[in-house]
Amino acid sequence: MLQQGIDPKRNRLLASLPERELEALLPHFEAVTLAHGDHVIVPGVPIRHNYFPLNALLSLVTTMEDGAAVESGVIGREGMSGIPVLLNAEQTTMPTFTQVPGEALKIKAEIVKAEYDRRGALHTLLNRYMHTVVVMGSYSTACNALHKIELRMAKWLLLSSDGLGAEEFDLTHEFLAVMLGVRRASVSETASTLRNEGLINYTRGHIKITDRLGLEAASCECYTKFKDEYERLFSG
Amino acid sequence: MLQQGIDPKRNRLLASLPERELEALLPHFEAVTLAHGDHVIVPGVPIRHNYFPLNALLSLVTTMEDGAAVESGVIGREGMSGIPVLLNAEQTTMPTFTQVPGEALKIKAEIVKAEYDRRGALHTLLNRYMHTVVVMGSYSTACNALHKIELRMAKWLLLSSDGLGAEEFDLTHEFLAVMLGVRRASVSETASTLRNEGLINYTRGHIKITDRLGLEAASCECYTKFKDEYERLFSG
DNA sequence: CGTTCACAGTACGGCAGCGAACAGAAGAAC
DNA sequence: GTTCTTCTGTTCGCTGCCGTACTGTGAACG
Repeated sequence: MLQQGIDPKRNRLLASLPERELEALLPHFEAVTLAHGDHVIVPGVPIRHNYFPLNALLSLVTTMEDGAAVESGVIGREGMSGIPVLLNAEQTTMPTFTQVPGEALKIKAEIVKAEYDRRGALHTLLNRYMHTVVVMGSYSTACNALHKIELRMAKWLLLSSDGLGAEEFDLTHEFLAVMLGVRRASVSETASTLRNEGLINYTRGHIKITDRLGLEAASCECYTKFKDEYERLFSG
Repeated sequence: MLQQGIDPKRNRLLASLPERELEALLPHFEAVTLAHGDHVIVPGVPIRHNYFPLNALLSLVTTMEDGAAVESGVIGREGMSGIPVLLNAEQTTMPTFTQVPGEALKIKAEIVKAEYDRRGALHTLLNRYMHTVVVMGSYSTACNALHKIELRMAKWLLLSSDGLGAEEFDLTHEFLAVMLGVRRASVSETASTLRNEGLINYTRGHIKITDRLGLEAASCECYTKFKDEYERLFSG
């Protein structure tokens, strides 16, 4: 049973479930604290659990043979890890790990799958979530091909902030560089620019959004697109 | 009923279905010839039909507000258009249109959905197909961020060739530029390089792979990754 | 309290790809 | 055939980002 003081509705997917269905799941949840770098999915290892972040942020990262890497997806309080288990794929090729530490609800994959297969509200919700994931993947593909670093960085910070439900969080330039698929030096330069514009502030390993509207203006249209997708997901 | 002379098994998804299930679907198929640019999905318009390409190639293209565009997915004989209908999304934001003309099997979306919901072989197959689509989307995201034009172009030509089941097809530099999200001039330069290396040949609006192995060597690792994903999909 | 280390600032040459433009050449239309 | 359109070849300056490398600094730890 879930520990006291943990509110599962901090996860927006769970918050969207009808009370009954949520209660049916509650006994199976375990609240866990994820540290930076903790893997919840390891390539080639069967996925045994799904995670619903409460205030942690998970990253899906694609790594090339030469070691170059880019984030290809992010899972915050609006999402759930382990989509492949819904799609008859017990494992996958990309790792999912904790980008920003925090809490998440852990649950056995077979329980989620069974409930999903019952075709209740969770079925519809996760289907729409998967659709959102696909759409966002398409935008990311385009965004990476077309948009400049500064725009993408602003977008990334905003999305992470939304996914975390916080205006500041721990993050180094080094890791942000991996997320964006650029050099660490490029991140330092760009971050410095954004700071000079008064949009963000940061110190060693910690970053804070100081002017959210300004940052939105400095980001690419993709941020709004992403946000609209999520609103659609949770509005109907 | 399906016209004579049309072999539905040219589509690899359909070919993977057990005889019985395929036969149940056959009466509902209509063979259509798709011309370049024909839209099978229009943003904001409910998706009424799914298409299984036989020797046509469909493209999913993401377009930005300033008109810049990139291909974010491709559907050949290994796939099916209209995934959103399986995910409780009756419409989507990205168009799907014919990139390389040819034939496809058209079928009412509610029939596919109903058969999918029966949880027979089609259910499993399309689930795994969706998983493949998600994985490939992730690779595309990374590929666009990290790889140079020449590599991506080689990859695109090989994938298209596979999707079509042909070593040559109609395609202008202009359209290839949209697919890759680069200038038309960049395509001309890169294509010229590949031609000088003896890997491809082309004339106005027509392109031919002349040295497949060489082209594979000139492409990024993503091509092999994509191909492996498909093999996994169809191997069992 | 000084050493160490992780993180951030900055610099420099190099080049891939961009934007814009113009010219030639193969087909299509007349 | 002659015109018109579409497709391809190519050039020029420009800039964003890279690879690499060195320096500076806050924080943790001995």
